[in-house]
Amino acid sequence: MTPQVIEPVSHESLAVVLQVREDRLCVLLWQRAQSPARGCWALPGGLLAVGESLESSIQRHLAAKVDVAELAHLEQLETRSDPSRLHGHRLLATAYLGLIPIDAEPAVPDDTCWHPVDALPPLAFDHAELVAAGCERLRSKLSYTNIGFALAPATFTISELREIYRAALGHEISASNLSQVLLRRQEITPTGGARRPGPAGGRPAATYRFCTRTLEVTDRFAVLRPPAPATSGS
Amino acid sequence: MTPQVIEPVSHESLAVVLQVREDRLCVLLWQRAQSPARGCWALPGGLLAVGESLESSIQRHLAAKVDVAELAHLEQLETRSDPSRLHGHRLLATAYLGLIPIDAEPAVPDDTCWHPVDALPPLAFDHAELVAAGCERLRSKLSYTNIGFALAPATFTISELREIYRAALGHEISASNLSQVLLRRQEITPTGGARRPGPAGGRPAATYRFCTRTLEVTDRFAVLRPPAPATSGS
DNA sequence: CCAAAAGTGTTGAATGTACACCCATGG
DNA sequence: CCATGGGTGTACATTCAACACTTTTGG
Repeated sequence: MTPQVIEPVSHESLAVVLQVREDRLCVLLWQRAQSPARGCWALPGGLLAVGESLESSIQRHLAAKVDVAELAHLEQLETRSDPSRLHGHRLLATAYLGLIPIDAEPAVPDDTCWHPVDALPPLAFDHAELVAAGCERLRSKLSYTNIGFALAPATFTISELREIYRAALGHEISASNLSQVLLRRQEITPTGGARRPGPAGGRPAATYRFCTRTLEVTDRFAVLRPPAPATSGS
Repeated sequence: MTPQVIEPVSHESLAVVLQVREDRLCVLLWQRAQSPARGCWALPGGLLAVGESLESSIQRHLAAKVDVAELAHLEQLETRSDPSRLHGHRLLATAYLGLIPIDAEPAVPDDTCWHPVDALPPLAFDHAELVAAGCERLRSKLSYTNIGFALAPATFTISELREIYRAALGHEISASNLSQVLLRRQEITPTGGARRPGPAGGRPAATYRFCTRTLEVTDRFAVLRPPAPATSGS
């Protein structure tokens, strides 16, 4: 309709990196030392380089903040393009969701630290919305995929897994129901091993592991599923 | 790690526009008259202009192909950034999913027409994957949101709605179960009116409409839901 | 032998599919 | 009065939350 100049535009990748720390879901943020938004906290990321995909870009920039080998899962969230998202500066941003297992303890630079998602400091630009979108994506996928593998250690007890789910979902979870659901869906399986009880005693806890450590949908088509195939007798 | 030149890059918006036509889910495609991918079919879209958001961009480009007022729903799908997605040309693409109600009959240019998604011609670049992603998004959301409103006319009988769901999902749906589910979820409501029976007779069909025509999640948290609040025994 | 932690089983509610049955209309 | 399409109700299966009960350890 209205004639408009067409020209290339700068593009950045950002990451909402989540990890459960001290029973709370936390996001990795760094504090801006320079204008704009000086002093505000921001998501890690940076500009897209020539010949680079967005996924490579976010991995490259994340490497400056954490050991990307610790990333158990990475998926694209959404792309923001509001011309005013950076107060007049023109910059598109594609956000990713990254997950780090609870037992990883990546070293981070001085300007970077973890913040509980339910007690965030003032965030730069539209980063607060992106954190919210990342948490929402994680919470949804916890209920219909095996994405818990990306927050959990290699082996764990049901109690430990329950702490992780509780922190990520933000509400209580029954340990017995959790194991029932995840076992029936064949997301987790017993390792055969057990954990020694604590000083207060108690029955030793069996250890489990996720059957696969890549994303799988375990509850597809809750409703409006295809009709059952005629059960061939015999 | 590896030092790389950073510079702006061109960006396009693309749309997977879906409509049920003659009982089949169809996607809007136009045929490329010029190289590259000459003769191949492609998704509508075009380059992002200065000072424009991606959402504005896709609406502007779509306006050249269809009446955007017919679009009942538009949402972002994903952003593709593989440097080789255009055979060496560097161009990012953000894809959108657009839905058009069955009773809209938008005029389209000569180079543009509707193709059933289960019988696609050769598509340019990565457009086939984007069509698949759009269909998958639609099918998933049909089972846990009210997104059917964007494919259905303002009022409809259960039989008509069943045809739409069947075409979109790609499998049979029972009319009685469909109405049961959608009524219980309060997605649809009877209008009070009825449709005259056809020449073969039959009971007049009651007409319904969607309660709201904006996207709402109607089946959130199939599992791992928060504990029931203590019922305050009044 | 008792408290604490873990695991198992049962119950009841909700949801969904399949299917039988009843209703209204045109010929 | 019967065929045809539309609508309602019931039976059954599955899934899940809630909770009681049992098991295994440390003191």
